[in-house]
Amino acid sequence: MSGFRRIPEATVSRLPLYLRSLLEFTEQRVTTVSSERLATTTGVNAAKVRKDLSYLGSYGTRGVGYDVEYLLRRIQEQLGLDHDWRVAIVGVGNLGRALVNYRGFGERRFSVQALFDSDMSKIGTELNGLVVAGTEDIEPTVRERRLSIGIIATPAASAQDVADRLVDGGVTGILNFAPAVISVPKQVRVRKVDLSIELQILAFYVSGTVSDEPHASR
Amino acid sequence: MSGFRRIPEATVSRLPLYLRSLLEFTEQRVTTVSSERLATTTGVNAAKVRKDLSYLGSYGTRGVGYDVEYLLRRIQEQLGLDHDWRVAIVGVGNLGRALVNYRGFGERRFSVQALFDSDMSKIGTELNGLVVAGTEDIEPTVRERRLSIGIIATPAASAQDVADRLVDGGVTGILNFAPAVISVPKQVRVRKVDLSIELQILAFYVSGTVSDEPHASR
DNA sequence: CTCTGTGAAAATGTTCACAGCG
DNA sequence: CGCTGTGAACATTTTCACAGAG
Repeated sequence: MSGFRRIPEATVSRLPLYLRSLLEFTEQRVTTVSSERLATTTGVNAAKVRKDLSYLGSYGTRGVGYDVEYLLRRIQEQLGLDHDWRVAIVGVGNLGRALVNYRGFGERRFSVQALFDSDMSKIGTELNGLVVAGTEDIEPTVRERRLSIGIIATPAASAQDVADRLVDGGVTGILNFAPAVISVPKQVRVRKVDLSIELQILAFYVSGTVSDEPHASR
Repeated sequence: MSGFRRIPEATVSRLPLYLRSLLEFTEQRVTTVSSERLATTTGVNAAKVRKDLSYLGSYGTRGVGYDVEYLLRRIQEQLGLDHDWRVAIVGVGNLGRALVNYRGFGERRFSVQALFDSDMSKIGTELNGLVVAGTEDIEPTVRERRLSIGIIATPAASAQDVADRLVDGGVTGILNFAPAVISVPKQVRVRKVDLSIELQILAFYVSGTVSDEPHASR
């Protein structure tokens, strides 16, 4: 079965997981993989793996499994990782600097092309071969250098202003690490990551002493 | 009124959002807040806010709203943030260092008490008043200092070894930033954060919204 | 005989809409 | 009145279980 299908959100959020495992299998020269195997390496259960992959089309072979190389290609395609993404990072404090140096981005197809900060003492300094510019340069730079994704790693107070500048410059996606809700035109996609929220959620489940959900055994 | 607390996962993951807004309202000396107001400050819709809060008990006043101070207390209680959490961070590379200095943790009740790394050149150095120890010290230190949460900010390859040591030392929760699936006894809770996965998910949605090619090279 | 693909059932999560409390 | 609390409708996601392709 093929054709265009709407891939459920829950499935989309797991595709990068499968992708990572498939890359590992490629390195290990594994050419074929079963849903069961993919399940153990990703921590997702096998039925879910099959259901997820079925949304991309019927790419498996019954009695055998999935062709690693082929499936890898299909997922990269779906995620839009068959071409590079030019990224701007705003805020080069602790987190911003970590992101600039994060190998995980470059390993995929994300290329950090510009850095911005409002702190005069940081403007003009060099990080990983990039000179930090002032936030007033965001809009023109994003436009001229055709950056399509902006990462906000500033304090909450400046997040909206930064988002506005990124949007004015023409980004179509924003990854927001600032603990603040930002509003953008609906054609711009925003994803939020909040490190302290994750810890708080963890605290809830750890407090709960008794748990029922099976996690993983060893 | 609530029976006994089986708070849905989806609700739990939004409690920290409400908490943050309530803290802001407290600072602004706002004493009462409606679900509508909480909705706009958190980006969650009002019906959902009410439903979520109803799982904690009927703490609102009809015709008025919620008492900020009181609701704040109840949510902190639920999240287990009415006492301090002693945290260990393993891996003081870019991300680890950012986490050590991250104000968002301390502002809540998370206190980073120990740092570990396997890199000899980092062991013995001081970061934020803490001396970095070797990973072989994880188990005894976690045990002696009664640390209950471990944050893994190492490369994927060492994540399982680190997790084992943390578990042996007695942590009950792990926040894993390494791009790897780790397995732990079921009484230990794990949450995963993967920065590059978030960017990939964003890429999917941004790819979908193209009218013409997104700003991307090649 | 193995492992995918998928309907159908079950579980979870979201939204609606309004009764009823303050 | 205004705004919460909540059943009930709706939507999405997960899990089950097995037909059928290779």
